[in-house]
Formats: sequence, structure tokens, C-alpha cells
Amino acid sequence: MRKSKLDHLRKEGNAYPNNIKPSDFAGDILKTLANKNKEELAGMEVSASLCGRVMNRRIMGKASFVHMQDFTGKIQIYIRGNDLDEGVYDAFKSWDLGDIIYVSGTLFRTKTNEITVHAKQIKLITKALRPMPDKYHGLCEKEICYRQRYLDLIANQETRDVFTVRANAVAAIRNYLTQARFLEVETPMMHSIAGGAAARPFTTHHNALDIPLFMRIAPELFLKRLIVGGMDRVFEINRNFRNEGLSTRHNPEFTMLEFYQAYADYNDFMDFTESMMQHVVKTVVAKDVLPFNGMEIDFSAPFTRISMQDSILHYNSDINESDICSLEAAKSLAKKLGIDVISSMGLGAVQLEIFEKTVEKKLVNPTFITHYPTDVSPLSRRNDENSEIVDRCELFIGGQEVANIFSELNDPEDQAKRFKDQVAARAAGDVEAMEYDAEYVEALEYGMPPAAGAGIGIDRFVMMLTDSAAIRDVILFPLLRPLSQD
RNA sequence: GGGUCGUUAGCUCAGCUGGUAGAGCAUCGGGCUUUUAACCCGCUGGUCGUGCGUUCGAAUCGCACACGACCCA
Repeated sequence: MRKSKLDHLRKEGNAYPNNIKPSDFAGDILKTLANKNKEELAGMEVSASLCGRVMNRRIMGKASFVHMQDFTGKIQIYIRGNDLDEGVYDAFKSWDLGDIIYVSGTLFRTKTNEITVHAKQIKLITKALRPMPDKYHGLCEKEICYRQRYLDLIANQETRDVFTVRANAVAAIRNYLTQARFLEVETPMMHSIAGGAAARPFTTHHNALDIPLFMRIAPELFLKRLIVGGMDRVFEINRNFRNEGLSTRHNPEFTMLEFYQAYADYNDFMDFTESMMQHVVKTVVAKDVLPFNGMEIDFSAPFTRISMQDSILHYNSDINESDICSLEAAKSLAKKLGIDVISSMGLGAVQLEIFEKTVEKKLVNPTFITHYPTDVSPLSRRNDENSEIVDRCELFIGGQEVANIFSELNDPEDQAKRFKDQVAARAAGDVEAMEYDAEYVEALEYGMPPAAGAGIGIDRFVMMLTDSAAIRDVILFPLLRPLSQD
């Protein structure tokens, strides 16, 4: 048993040493030597030292092959008893799959031409007391992958790839924004008024102040305070928390990028968002067309831009302009579609419902939907020609909402009025309607320059970059119901 | 919240219309000095998600519950 092997290690000395420093990584070695043939490699006498986990062993009496894995890759080790100090090989034979080892030696190619470390020294660094997932099938059960992500990461290369892409995408975004002179900031995660989005917050409590606090549902109102303060270009990549159900597209905590720029409008930001996303796709996955959930998403072409009303007509040949242009007609159409129509809904709100029901899923290639109704956009600037709509759009890709972009409302009196409408909606039973944020209105009264803002759901974007069907697959530790104690 | 499916050894999975629980890998013992899911011989390993019921007898049938996956709202 592995436990008794550990006990034996403890008796012999330090069972958990931390004085071993590898100088190489498996993936780097394989990459740099990839074009050296057997003879060239033998002549070079390249030495290497690595640490990693034993993933596979083939013991053949007095010599063995091992595959060990670090985060950069998996490399084969050739271990011959004669090459090692007295007793080391016998000890090695008692080691297990999953143990973490140190190896140093020289590189060569085997009969079958695989780059391999011919071990001169090996050492057990950390004993694995529990068995690893199946060496061939890996770990399949989704629940174990989510609950014990470390096992998923050990066993499944695809999982390591997904989270590498995620890290690279975030780095590319950060780099792109920084290059465009955006300043990265951090705003509060705990708010006394949960604003900036239509969602229910998580509640918590601060003991010393004895006040309730809410986990933020969006950073928006704080980032715009920074625009008031003269930080003309800011962005934040961080977690939002929304007290809602779980689905393949929803996790209660998720990562949001928000960025704001003074003296820009939503048209500028459509351009900016489009080129930023294209840049990320190009640099991170090096493809133009991405497979996603059985669809193909073309990121290289200019993103389509179409108004909500036009999109309804365009994607539904059976709907005519007269069906959605008056409140009465739109409501009867909505009812026909099985939408729960509330009497307080305006034309815009009903159109939005019709859009979500009949168009959203059909938007595969990146598409900006423009002309959002004012009554569902309490923080957006009204359109100059039509005050019933706002200068706002949402970006849909692969049938999902990925980004929300608008020209910011910087008129404090209009903002105060919009907040009041929200409070009224809340009183009428809309649990997601916003509260009146007097301090934010006060900030606007000091003068916020005209600005554009955008929010991009990082998790959903990463789903597309990695062809992941569920948001859980791109979040290392998604929320699951805890296992009961018994 | 509603529907469908799933839960069997550490992992991956069989187990038919009810009749003493199976395989591969891993583990353990033995053999093997260039293997590739190494191979050969041998041995272990189970509260069949939980509970209740039907039955002479339940992994299998029924009900409830738990957890998960997918679809829908």
C-alpha cells in the first residue's frame, strides 16, 4: 500500500523534500529538439533535469520507460539500473503512477524515434497516496472533473488546453487595452447598493460597520465615477456575482471585462470591440473560423450590424413590419409566441422579448444588434433622433449574448429620472430592477465627459475560443451543490 | 420549476425478460536491459448513489430522496 511506502520514506529521511530545482520543461525540450535526428541528438550530448508526475511506466526487469508530465508536456524517461547509484533502481520499482519525481540525464532518441531522457539521477519528490485516474481513458465523469479539477488537469490534456487558452486570451485582451492606453483598475466587489445591471445580488454583512453589503453584479457605476474623475480610459477584468440559476451558460460568479473611454460613442466601441476580438482570436487560437457547438463562427469578416427590429424581420420570414410596429400588434404576436406579456411593457420591451425568442439563437457569426429600447437600458444615452431608443447594442456570437456596448448616459437629470423609473418597476415586482443610486447621480452632477462603455463576458468568449459547450468547462471551479456530510 | 437520461471496484465500463457481482486498467506478488494503453504468470479488490416497497429471492421491478448531465421556462 502507498501509505506504508510513505511511512518507509519518512523513516529514511525527509519524505517531502523542497530543495530540488529542475532546469528544464518537458514541452520546451520536445519543441527545441524536434528537428534533430537520432545521430545529431546523440552527438549533441544535451543534458536536462526535470520534475513532474509519473503518468505511465513500463518496467522490463533491469530497465524501464516512464512518461512524466509537467504543465508544458509529457516526456519519456529511460531508466537503466546500471546507470544509477546502488539501490536506486530497486527503490524506483516501488514507486507508483502519480508520484512526483525528479530526473536528470541526457537526451536521445529511442528505436521508435521518441525523444527520451536517459536518466543518470532520479529521485522521488512527492509520494501520491491515492491512485490516479485511468492512464488511458483519463477522467470522464463530469462531476469529478468539476469537483476535483486537479484530477481533470492531471488526466486530460484538453482541459489543460482550455485553461491555457483562457489565460492567453485574458493576457491578449489586457495587452490590447493597455496598448490602446486604457488603465487597468480595481473597483469594489462589495457594494452597499448593487447597481449597474439587472440582476439579483448576493447579500452579505459587514460586522464592524453593522451594515448589509451586496456582492457586486457589475462594476459599471464605479468605473464611470472614474471617468468623472478624469481617468479617461479605464478597464477592469474581474468577477461579477449574480444570484441566479445554473445553466450551461450561467455560473453565479463569472468574469466580466468592462472598459470605458471618454469622448467615444457606441459606434467607436463597436469598431474597437470587433478589432479587439479579432486580434484575440488570431493571436490565441490562430484561426479565422472557430468550431462551436456544431456551428462555425467566422471571426474574420466584418461583424454584422443590424437593428433589433430589422433582425426580427430578417430572421423570421413569417413576421411582417406591421406585426411589430405597434404596441398592440407586437403584444398579440408575443402572446402567439408563448411569451408572458406584462401589461406595463412598452413596445421596446415587447420587441426585445420577441427578439430573444425568435432571433438570438440564429445569430451564429458575430452580430451587433442595435437600437435597444430605452426602458430596458437605464444607464444608456438616448438616441438623438428617437428618445424611445438608446445608443446601445449587444454583440451575439454562436447564439449567445457576449457583449453589451453603449454610449453612456451623462445627463444627471435624465439619469435620476431613469433610476426613478427603475424604482417604480421594482415596486411593481421586478426583482431585477435597479435601485436609486444617489451618490452616482451626484458624481454625474460634477460632469462626466461623453463616453462609451462596453462589457464582455469573458467566460462565454472563452467558450467560443475552446469550443466548450458549457460555461463550467471554462471555469476552473464552477459552483456545484456541496456534497452532503454523510 | 418541468421533462429526459445517468449513478456498479481507485479509473473506464459490461451486467438481457429478477436467481450467489464481471472485464480492462490501477494496486499487490513473480518474470523480463529500447518500451509506447508494453508484455507474460498469479493474487487482491464491491453498502451495485440512499431509503422504503414488491418478491421465496432485487444491481435488475415500483415509489421517494440525493447528486450530476442535457433540454425547456
